[in-house]
Amino acid sequence: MANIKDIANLAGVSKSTVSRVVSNNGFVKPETREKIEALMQELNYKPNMFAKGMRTNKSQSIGIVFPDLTNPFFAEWYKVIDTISRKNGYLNYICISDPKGESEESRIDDLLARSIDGIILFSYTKNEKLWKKLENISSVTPVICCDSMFEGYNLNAIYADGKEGTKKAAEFLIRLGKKRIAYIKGSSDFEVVKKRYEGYCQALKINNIPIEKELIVEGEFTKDCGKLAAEKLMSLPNKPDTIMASTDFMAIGVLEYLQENNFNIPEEIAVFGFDNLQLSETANPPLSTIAMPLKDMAEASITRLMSLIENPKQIVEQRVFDCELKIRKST
Amino acid sequence: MANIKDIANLAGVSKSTVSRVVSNNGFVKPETREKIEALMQELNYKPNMFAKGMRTNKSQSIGIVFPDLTNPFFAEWYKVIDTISRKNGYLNYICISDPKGESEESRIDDLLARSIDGIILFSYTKNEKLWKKLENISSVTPVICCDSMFEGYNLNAIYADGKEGTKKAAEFLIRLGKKRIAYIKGSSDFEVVKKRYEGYCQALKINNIPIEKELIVEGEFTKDCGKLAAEKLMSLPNKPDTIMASTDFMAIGVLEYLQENNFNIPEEIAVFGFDNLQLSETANPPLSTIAMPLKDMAEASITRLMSLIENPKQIVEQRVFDCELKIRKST
DNA sequence: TTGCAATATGGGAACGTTCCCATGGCGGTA
DNA sequence: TACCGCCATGGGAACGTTCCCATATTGCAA
Repeated sequence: MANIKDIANLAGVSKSTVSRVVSNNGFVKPETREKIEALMQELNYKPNMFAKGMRTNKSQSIGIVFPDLTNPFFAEWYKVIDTISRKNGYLNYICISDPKGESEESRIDDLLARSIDGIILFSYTKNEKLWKKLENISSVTPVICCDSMFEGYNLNAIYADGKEGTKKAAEFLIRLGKKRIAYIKGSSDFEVVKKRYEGYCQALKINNIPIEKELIVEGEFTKDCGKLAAEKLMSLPNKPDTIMASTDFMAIGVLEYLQENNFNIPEEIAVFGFDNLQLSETANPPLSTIAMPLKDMAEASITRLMSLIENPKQIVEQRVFDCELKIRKST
Repeated sequence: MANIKDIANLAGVSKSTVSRVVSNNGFVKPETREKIEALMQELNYKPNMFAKGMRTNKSQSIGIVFPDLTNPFFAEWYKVIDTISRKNGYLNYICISDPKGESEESRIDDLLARSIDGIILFSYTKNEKLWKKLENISSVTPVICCDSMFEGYNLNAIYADGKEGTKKAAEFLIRLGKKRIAYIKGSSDFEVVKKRYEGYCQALKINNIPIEKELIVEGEFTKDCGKLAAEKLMSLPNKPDTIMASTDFMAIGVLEYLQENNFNIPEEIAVFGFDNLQLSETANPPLSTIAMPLKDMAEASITRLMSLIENPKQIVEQRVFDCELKIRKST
């Protein structure tokens, strides 16, 4: 592999001059530059990242921590990151964090040990220790926290307004004439889904509909839990006419239960999800759901990170995006 | 950030001795080692990857090229890679290659410019130029080609026997009593799916069923194409009683068309996919499909790569895995 | 002509490791 | 006592960049 010195010798100049051409900074006579560029081409010169990093302390790499790439939501998000970061000459390390919170911290340590230039993190469970640590890290390596709010912490964050989205959905259902709207909450460890539930409550309150305890079920973010919850709700003496779930996965479980037990969707019982997974579109019947502006958010996350890498002295910013209702056959 | 020199000064030894402790090679008196390790702990010493890489030319990173992470197949595969590579102290760069073949090459160049220690590649279209290049790369950086056979090339590959799998599925259908089995081929640029089609042909031939041209449709790997193909097949004067598709995505399109037009599945028309996507399980009705041993293959890919990084002088190996039928409600 | 700014180039230290080589102490054996 | 081998440590070059500083050359105005 050719290095700067080789090029310099062949071009009859010093390595300083070649370096000036490579990093495109400082004065070089046009003819000299051309000669050097031709040689670099010919020898297929690629700057050595180790040496470069050693001097500049920059790796041209960023690190991303996802809880679960299997969920197309994250995969879609990454697709956007990949194209943009590539355009800027970056390559991305991807780490999968275990759902249990501790691993997130160690994955971040792994990344920092590589001197990555920035971090994009998806973390959903409340973890004050981690957040504090992130604040410290931020002062030397920019961090963007995605799809989760970090209230009270000095962290750059990007997330969707799930409260408002859920509220909109509930009001849509109320206007449709639905009277008994049930809600399947996720575990309250997850800040984002807690907010979604708040939106539900707010919509009912505004419309003078009492919040009935028996219509609120809590569970895990799985299809099976959705199924279980639906079973519970549909065996009530006074059945709901709508089931809202805090995620599409849960809602799909609900649909499955209802289909298996021959309920009439949406006349007898309507279903509403949250996430707009690809799965929701192919569900039976296609699921009405709440969509975040995934691409915009993803773009914002990586653009912001690039900008912070360029110019680290910027004030912390929390960007909130609006959700949109996707009305399909389940309502 | 503390470095070896700092530790050395504090411990009252030379940096050589500290280096011996860090890289755990060479003689160090137990007491000295302990003192140094304590200091490393205390100062939170992390070796500088740039400097290390500069000397050793190893980055402790591997590069992975996927065509599309949105497909849970790849995401699942990556999950396995991530856990195993992490256990071995590696971190993974992930690149998404555009479906059009040229970008794969440039993504590999991107990776090589970072001096990654190994590559795992998913590449489906025939590209002799790329394959030749991969052969060359292999002699210095190990490469594992996944989910695709590279016949006639000296490349480490790991893939499933889709021909045999499809043959098994077709024979299963024949034994069920199906007489007119249609097949939706993918573009023949894709070697793997070409093989699947061959399996279909073989099964029919063995059972003395003529291969009818009107029952073979070709198209893209999308849901919409599956829909279109189904429409075409079901408007034949002499309808098929089964539709096999070369991928689950296509088969799901088929299901959708059939549902929308009130065909009776599977009595009137059965459907068979390939891939065992999560989607296939939640489809309506749940899709019978052919599953590769995804986890085993993924594990094999990363384990082999690690082994080649350790010891590059191993003969090239092509590992073939058997498929398994997943019989669900669509047949 | 002189002087000064702008342009163009070279020399060499520094970044933090690894690894080869040198040196010294110690114990055992001849 | 002399020699050798083993353990323990230190010194310093090397890896390929960047970047500061020094020097050389040019162009132009005074």
